[in-house]
Amino acid sequence: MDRKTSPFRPVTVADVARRAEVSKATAARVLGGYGPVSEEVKLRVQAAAKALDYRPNELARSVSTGKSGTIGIVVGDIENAFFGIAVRSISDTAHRHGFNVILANSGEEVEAEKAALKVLVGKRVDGLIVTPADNRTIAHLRDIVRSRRPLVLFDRPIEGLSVDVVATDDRDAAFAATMRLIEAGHRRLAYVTALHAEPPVFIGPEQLYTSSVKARIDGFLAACHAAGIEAPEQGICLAGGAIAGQQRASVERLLADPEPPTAILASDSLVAFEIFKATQARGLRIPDHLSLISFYDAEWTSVTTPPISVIDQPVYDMGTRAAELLIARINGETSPVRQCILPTRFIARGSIGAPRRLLAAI
Amino acid sequence: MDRKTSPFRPVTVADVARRAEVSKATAARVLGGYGPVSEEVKLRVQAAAKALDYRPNELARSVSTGKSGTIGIVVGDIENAFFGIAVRSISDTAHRHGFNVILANSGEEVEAEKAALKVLVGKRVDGLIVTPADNRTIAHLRDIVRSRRPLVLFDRPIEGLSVDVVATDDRDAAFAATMRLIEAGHRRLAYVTALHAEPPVFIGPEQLYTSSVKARIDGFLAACHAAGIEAPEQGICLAGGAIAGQQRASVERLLADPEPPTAILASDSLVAFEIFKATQARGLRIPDHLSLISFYDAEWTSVTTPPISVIDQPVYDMGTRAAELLIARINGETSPVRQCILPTRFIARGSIGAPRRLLAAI
DNA sequence: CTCTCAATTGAGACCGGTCTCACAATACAT
DNA sequence: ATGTATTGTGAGACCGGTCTCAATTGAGAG
Repeated sequence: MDRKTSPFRPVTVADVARRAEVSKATAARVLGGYGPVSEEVKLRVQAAAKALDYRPNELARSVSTGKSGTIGIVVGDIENAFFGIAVRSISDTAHRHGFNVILANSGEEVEAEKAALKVLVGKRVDGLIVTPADNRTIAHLRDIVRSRRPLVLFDRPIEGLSVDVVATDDRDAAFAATMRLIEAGHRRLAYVTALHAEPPVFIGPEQLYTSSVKARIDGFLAACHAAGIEAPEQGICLAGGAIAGQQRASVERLLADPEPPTAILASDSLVAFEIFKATQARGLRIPDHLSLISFYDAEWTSVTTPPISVIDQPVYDMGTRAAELLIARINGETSPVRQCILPTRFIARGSIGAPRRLLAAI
Repeated sequence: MDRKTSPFRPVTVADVARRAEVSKATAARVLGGYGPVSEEVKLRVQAAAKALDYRPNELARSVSTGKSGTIGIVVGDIENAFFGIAVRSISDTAHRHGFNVILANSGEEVEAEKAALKVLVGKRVDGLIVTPADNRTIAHLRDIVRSRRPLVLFDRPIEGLSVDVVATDDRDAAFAATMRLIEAGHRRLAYVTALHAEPPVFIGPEQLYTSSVKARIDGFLAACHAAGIEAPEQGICLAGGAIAGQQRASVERLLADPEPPTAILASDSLVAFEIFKATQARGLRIPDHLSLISFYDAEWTSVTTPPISVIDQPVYDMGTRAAELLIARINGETSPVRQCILPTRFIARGSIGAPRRLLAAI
């Protein structure tokens, strides 16, 4: 510890106190802005602080106050525009309330999520906003709740975990979107999601380890059943994670089927992007050969030909709400657990048409 | 300070020590993994730590070691995919080296940048990666350098500030792209950038407060001059920041000109996006009525009709390099200041054609 | 059977802040 | 003039870690 001898040793309250010829306690009162101080001494200390270019050590402050003024965010993938905006929104709101943000990426891996949580708790964040990667392993989240550290789940509720949530009405949205496809005449529908399964085949809902995915597939299947479509489960495609090429391969396989779907509902904009590119590569025209709806109003969906119909999620609002909820808890609010489910909005664009066979029959 | 009485008081080394029946110093040695400890005591302490669910307080650790294991990032706008990926890449690399990341958004405002820097320095980050918003006011960056805290500028070098930089060959890229437009026969070119100016008219390079913007405009003008184009400065459009509608209005004004440009080079994908949408709204066809090249290979540019030619910037690599450079400095590397200029790659797509009048003449 | 040395261990200072408490100085009431 | 608040200040404990240093122990050497 040669910090004392270094010429670049940061200035401390003690240094300022010495220069202002007051006690450390008094200098701390001025610089920390808490105790009563006379105007004259205040000015003297401030002058000394300025002269020495004093910068408070927030860490030391945090360890003695027990609050860090920081909130931790754990998202699945910052590269995904959905999370990008969420982070932006959370961080805007946090700053507005005087908090900072530490960001961690789980890459949708539970182990990474656990590690990230550990670090954030170690850094004594005042609260956490998490997009849980897997609702089957949540012991680490339970620990957070048990330790009374405020936690808000983002986008993905977890049944049986009593904690604040901000999400969207995934089931309803998927149901309504599927209905639109059915109303357009489609009977061979597919739902493509980024979930990983080995083998990549849908067996049953117990496989769906992300709650939002489950809710959406629920909605999709419910709509199919309501329309009397047989075995809609066969249209569910678990296209795998963001690992290079995995999704693309799944999508290509789907479209290469001798009896390919005539309409697809995509679980997120990345999957939809793969689908769109695959249709282009195969020379398929939307909506003539394939109708497409995607979750999330990504930038690109509005500029393709035709533009893609989407289920718009109010991400920015979601982030703001999550941050506000969290900060309220940090500030001591003790109301019962809240589920904040925001409505989605369907944006109809040119990507929905009648299935080809139907067109031919007319 | 009623922390001691609370039943949720976090477990400390002292608690663990008491339970393991050793001194605080010994427990700390085991938990911190530094001093020599006998195997037997080690196991006892570890068992006690586990039983109590001990979680080290990284803040306390940081204040006594003087290192926080954290690097700070200040970007202009996380919502921008360019920065999104940069953040992702930096954070990946940081984690790989055992560092965490605190994120701050400047919104391209110097004041916010200053504030963010202040907070990050307060939190004693071990190093900083910054995308400076304005190269005219850099006193706060100078302070960082002076205090010997490692700093890497990202994407935007600043002349006269002796500090590590990771950026791209903006001038060359802009020159080459402009040349392509000129070679296609264009003589009325525009360069549209997100810079804000009041009034929004290009007067001279001293106005260009972001170095990358300056370099690109330099390149653009140099190519125009080389081709003997007169008064190319008139084609420079300072379209303003991300404030709602500002860019859109500027772009619409540009296209509504009685003698509109026949080719545009866009400074980033957001501006290009506005331009693309504006052409669609006006019924202009690319590349027949307008040729378009954009900086940055944003997702959407590959799926439009036609797809947009872009200057691809190796963002992920840039982020990785910046993080590695920074971490090397944090670990004590003292080599002279490095400028890491990465090459861009031109991706030719269908958005470049001959100007219309030329076509008509054939 | 001492002596030296290395390996462990504990006591306590320290990091840079906050915060409690006792005390001095002044203001006001009696 | 005396007693009582009120205000400002300093001394020093504390937060939860790290780290220095001296003390204790046992093994091997002479």
